[in-house]
Amino acid sequence: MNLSHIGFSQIELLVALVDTGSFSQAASDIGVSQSAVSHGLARLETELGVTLVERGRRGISLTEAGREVLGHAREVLRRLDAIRQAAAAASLLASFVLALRRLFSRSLRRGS
Amino acid sequence: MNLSHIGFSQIELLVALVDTGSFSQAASDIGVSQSAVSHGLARLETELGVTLVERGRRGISLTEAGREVLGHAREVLRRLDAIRQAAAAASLLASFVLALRRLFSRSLRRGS
DNA sequence: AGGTGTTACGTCTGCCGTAACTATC
DNA sequence: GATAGTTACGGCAGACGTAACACCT
Repeated sequence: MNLSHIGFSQIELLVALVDTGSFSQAASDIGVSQSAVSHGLARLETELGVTLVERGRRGISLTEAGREVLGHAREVLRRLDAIRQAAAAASLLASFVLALRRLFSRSLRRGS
Repeated sequence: MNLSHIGFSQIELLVALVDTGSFSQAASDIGVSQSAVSHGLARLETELGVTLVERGRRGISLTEAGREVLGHAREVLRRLDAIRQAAAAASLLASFVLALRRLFSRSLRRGS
């Protein structure tokens, strides 16, 4: 109960919410129901103990806390992407090495 | 099935693993079983499609991919912390404002 | 009526602990 | 035998979808 059940999905959700300006748009952007967006944001706000998003008549707006959080949130997503890319690059490299090794040992078996 | 079931816990886990140098130490550091650490790292590696940690006789060591990922992982944790701190500060401020407002309206009711 | 977000409720996924197993010293 | 990691299995929390709700235009 103590530690963050904050998840990447909640961060993603917050960013999508701000970028699209509405719960339903954010929902279809991420590919979940708008109920999930509502749930997720509620969880995040409860977890942090602050309201992040002001639900207004014309769309939404960030609270002061929300504004502070958003920058960090974006950076988190960027880093997550960087991790995926680094991994993808490494995995690609690995398969090259493997392929080369196979070719090499085949020639060896044939006798140089 | 497509999107990241990468979680903050896995990131935290990877960092703890590198910092402590062993699965069991990382486990007690985070407060989970060493099985959970094994599970979590396995999930992360599967998800990314790369081996991150080389399990050796004397402790562990990072692969090249692992080294690249680690920096981003640390930054992610820093940002997560920053988010929590920003939220905590905002929440503290909010309760101050509330307390002041209560005091103020009490004096009003008393008449000036 | 048509759009918004919230909420109640049920389902189902997937995380993690226990414990048994393998391996290394 | 002890220490370190993996794996099979099962339970349980919690995330999310459906649907009914309230609100605003």
